[in-house]
Amino acid sequence: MNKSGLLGISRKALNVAGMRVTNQRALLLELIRQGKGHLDADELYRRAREKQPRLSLSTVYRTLQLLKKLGLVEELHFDEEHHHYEIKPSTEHHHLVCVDCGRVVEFKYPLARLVKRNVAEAKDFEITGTEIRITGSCGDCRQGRK
Amino acid sequence: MNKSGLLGISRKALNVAGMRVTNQRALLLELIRQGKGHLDADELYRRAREKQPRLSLSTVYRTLQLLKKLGLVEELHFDEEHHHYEIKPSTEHHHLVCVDCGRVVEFKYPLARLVKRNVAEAKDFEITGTEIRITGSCGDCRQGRK
DNA sequence: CTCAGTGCAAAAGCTTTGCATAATA
DNA sequence: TATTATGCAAAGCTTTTGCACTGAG
Repeated sequence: MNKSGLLGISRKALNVAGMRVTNQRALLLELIRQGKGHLDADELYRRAREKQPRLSLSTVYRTLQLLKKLGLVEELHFDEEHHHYEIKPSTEHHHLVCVDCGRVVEFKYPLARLVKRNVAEAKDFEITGTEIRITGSCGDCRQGRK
Repeated sequence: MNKSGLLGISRKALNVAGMRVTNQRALLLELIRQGKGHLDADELYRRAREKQPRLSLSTVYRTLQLLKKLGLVEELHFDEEHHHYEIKPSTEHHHLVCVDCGRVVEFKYPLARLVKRNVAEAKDFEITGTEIRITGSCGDCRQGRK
């Protein structure tokens, strides 16, 4: 197994954060990275069990909380029910969510930076995260028939 | 009771939407309006029962879904757990959420319109809602001590 | 009079927690 | 070896759903 290969980067990230490096955490971090923001806790759990069948859902949740707190992953709110997670992205992008089919379209737009500068200053606010969430209907759903 | 007074506006809104005007719906709409975006389902339920003790939580949820679908109210995501609701505002504003004290600061910024024009067109997306959610620490919390 | 809307109770998620066991540093 | 993290199972919340009854149109 390529434990020291694929998981190397994640292990380093965990060490830097000063937390114990368990196989579960390394795997989860790696999966989140691969998932590119389209994983919720359950999907993450399912994928993780392919590699580590004994890994528990509790561990998934506990790990997500920890990584969130450490600022390594970001929690997104695509739909009302599930949270999705992604490695904190360096390139700013946001999401269009179709309320009919649930499809999520990413788009890049240098918006957050702008808001950060203007609003944060005016309100004496130190920004740690920006999420722009736009909902509506995608072309397919509008045409298909609602 | 000032049913035809205070609730007049809400009743009209319901009629326009072509749905049956029940006392429950009129009351909930009115409360959401008064709540100014700081009500979650449970708080709404509690307040509603002060006026209509027999009103059920199911009705609150069903009504919120309906009003959302009709575009009369908007669902906000201040924290991870609860959704908050507000009458769809005509003037575009968004929220700064302090992760330490939970304070919510509103700010106006003509951003959504910009995004709508640029992104929506490019992606063939019909926008119904835009939410910008910025998290961070407010001045008080940063100074006070974390 | 009809059918949409409601209340109630039960079910269905998703997420958290307690405790004994296993694994890291 | 001393803790910290994990797994399992159970509990906790929020939200949804089925069904018979009520009330708006």
